[in-house]
Amino acid sequence: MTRRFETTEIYEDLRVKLTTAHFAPGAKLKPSDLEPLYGRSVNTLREVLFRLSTVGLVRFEDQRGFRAQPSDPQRQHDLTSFRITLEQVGAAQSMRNGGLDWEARLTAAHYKLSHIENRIAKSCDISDVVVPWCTAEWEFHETLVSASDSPLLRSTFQSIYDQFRQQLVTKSRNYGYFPRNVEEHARIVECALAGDAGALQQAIHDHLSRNLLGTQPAGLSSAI
Amino acid sequence: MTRRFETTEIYEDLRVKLTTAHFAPGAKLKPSDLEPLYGRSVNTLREVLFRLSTVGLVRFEDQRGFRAQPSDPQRQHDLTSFRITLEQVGAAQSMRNGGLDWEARLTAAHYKLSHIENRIAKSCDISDVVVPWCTAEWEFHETLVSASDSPLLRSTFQSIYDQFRQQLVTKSRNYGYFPRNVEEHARIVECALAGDAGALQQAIHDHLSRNLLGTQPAGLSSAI
DNA sequence: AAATGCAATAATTTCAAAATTTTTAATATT
DNA sequence: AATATTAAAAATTTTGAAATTATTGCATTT
Repeated sequence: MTRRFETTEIYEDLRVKLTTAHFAPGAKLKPSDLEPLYGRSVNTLREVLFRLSTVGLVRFEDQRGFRAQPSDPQRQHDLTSFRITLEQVGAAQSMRNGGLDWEARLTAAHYKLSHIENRIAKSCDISDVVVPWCTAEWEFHETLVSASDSPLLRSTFQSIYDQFRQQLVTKSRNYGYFPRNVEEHARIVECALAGDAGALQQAIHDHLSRNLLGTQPAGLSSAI
Repeated sequence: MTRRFETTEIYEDLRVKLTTAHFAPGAKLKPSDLEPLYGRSVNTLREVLFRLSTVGLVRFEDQRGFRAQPSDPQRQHDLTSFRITLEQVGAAQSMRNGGLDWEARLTAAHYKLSHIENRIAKSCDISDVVVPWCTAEWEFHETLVSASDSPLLRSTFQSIYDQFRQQLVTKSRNYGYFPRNVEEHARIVECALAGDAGALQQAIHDHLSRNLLGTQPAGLSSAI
């Protein structure tokens, strides 16, 4: 017999599943299917799904219920473009406001991320460290914008980052890992610590631009 | 006996009320209080409130329910700052992408808005035209960013604009109307039609900066 | 007067079932 | 084989009540 999950546990479990390709893009999320898994009624599950829709991980339509967000090149372009905008603004504000503390936190976050990414580079296999890598990736980018004095920008950035990752994290795409990440992350930190605003903007753009439409050379994909 | 409203009607009615100071900032939104008004059960009303929380007009807390967003100087600063960012980026993208069609639509929107604002200036009384003025104000700013190719940026802008207006629209603040609006809106259009990106960014900033902390001269308030 | 404890009340969350709407499958017709 | 119709099944939404949790008010103690 299924145990009963608390609604906060259900939320977190679904959030993780929605950002790790557990559901196919556009998949129906039927409360009646989730009921046996979580031991709660369809109404309670609807409420959880509504909460997930507040951060954009789920799409709701009147009389048709809930779906995982669809995945298509236009949406990915849009998410990438908007993420670049938010990250550039947040990083610029952080660089102005953050001081030594921010630089230290960014250095630490990058140290952790690069350690994992170098290990991946050596073993040529991400599957054993997907979860710590995803965590370190988020922490790095989150720290980059953390000294922005705009809570709204930071929370919107988190939502867009999650949706971006939701698009990218599939087995067929090596979970969004890409060998050039190592040098691109290093470049971002270099520019940030040098206080070079223009170069930082460019480094952020260069890091993400492979996910924009119209920029990929023929024959290349996001992950090999 | 109260008639029963459709959930979409309830959503729209509450959305309008939340952006026209019908509820005090931070006011509890108890489904049991709304039940007699809309003739629906508390569960249905909870669902509507969750939908309103997806666009940031309502704040939800576990075990404590729903509230109108609070109002304080920091939050208003944050909303203003983020709105400036989104509007500047959206306007820049629109100027690049929009062509004559966009310029025509912006001109038309401005014509309508300035007509109403000039009438307000003459009568010195906004109360009779609050609703058409609010509509025209939204349409003007929405058109400004409408040729952005980022649906995410546009939908986020709408949400932030609504929350911004939610903060600003109070009787004590003349519904957010300010006499310099007339010239500031004109300036925005002038810069947009001139294709002057830098000046457009500045004009947008100048239009909204009175709502930022630390910029108001002593003794001045947002609305007189 | 202030602090504490606790019962009562209020509010929120969850439920199983009913009502409503959409989707699917079967059948008939062309 | 394709299309249209319709009934059945499936899915979603809504309900009123029960269960759970938070808040309030009152009594007692210091």
